Amino acid sequence: MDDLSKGYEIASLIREINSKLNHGIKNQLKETGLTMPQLIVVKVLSKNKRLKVSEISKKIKLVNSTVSGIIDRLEKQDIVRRIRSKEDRRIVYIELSNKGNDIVKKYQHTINNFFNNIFINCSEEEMETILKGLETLRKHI
Amino acid sequence: MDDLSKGYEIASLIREINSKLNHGIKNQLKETGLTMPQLIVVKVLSKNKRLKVSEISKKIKLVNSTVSGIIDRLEKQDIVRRIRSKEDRRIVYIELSNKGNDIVKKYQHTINNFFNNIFINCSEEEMETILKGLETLRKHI
DNA sequence: AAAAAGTATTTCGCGTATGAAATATTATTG
DNA sequence: CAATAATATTTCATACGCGAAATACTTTTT
Repeated sequence: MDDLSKGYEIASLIREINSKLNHGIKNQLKETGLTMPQLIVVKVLSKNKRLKVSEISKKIKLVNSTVSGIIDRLEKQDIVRRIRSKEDRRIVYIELSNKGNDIVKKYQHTINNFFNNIFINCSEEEMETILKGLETLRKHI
Repeated sequence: MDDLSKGYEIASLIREINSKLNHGIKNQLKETGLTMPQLIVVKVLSKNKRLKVSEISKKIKLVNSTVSGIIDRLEKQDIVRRIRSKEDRRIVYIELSNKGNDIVKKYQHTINNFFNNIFINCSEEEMETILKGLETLRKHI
């Protein structure tokens, strides 16, 4: 690892792990035909029926403009719908389309267990260590 | 955090931390005028004088095409130079320009301690825990 | 030495990701 | 109630990040 510092090592690892998370854990993602962020949005929609763009942003910790783009691509695939609120026409609700619901049903197991599968070989103790470490990390950033 | 799983929590934290890392620890990055990946490339160049694109890719764990893009943007700012090897004209060497060297000199401290500064409040023990956790994580992905 | 195989880099298409500006609408306030 | 402020979302410009295809060479085979 050259002569580089621990700080650098940590940052590198985060980058590397994140990249692997986004660019798919091999086949699992491919079978759903969704990317990771798309799957995450579908996942939260499957539990909430109907959400504002800003609610999705908050839940998945991305800014509105990013989420708007993800919704664009999901809408293009006919997986979600945009619905203008009638009470306040500034608000846009997002909900799963029929096709979206079918996907959720078909890949229910994959979607629900996706992240757990990644860590299936981790012991409970390892998970706790990782989590604690990451939370410490977040606090310092 | 809703009713979500530990796996999901870990993945979310990684995404969140990575995003904060890339999008800059506020002012530190801004003063250099570089983005995080650009700073990382400048950093390795400052220690190696002259590197092939593929060597940079390996060192910073990004694929060639990504590095090529980063080099494009550094070159546009006149911070690095591309130099075709005379022995083997397929090879492109990258080196810092005068301006690049000036930046390294001027922000030496920032560049060298950038990552350590992030974790300045972490104890040695915390650092080890984080590192061990991340390495475990990487193995499972 | 011409064809084929291999190597190094760039280009391309796609999908994030952000912040700032633009748009559209609703609420406030002078 | 008209000007202004506030809110919700989208659009825009910029920069990653990847894999696949293209390009440009070099080495190996035949």
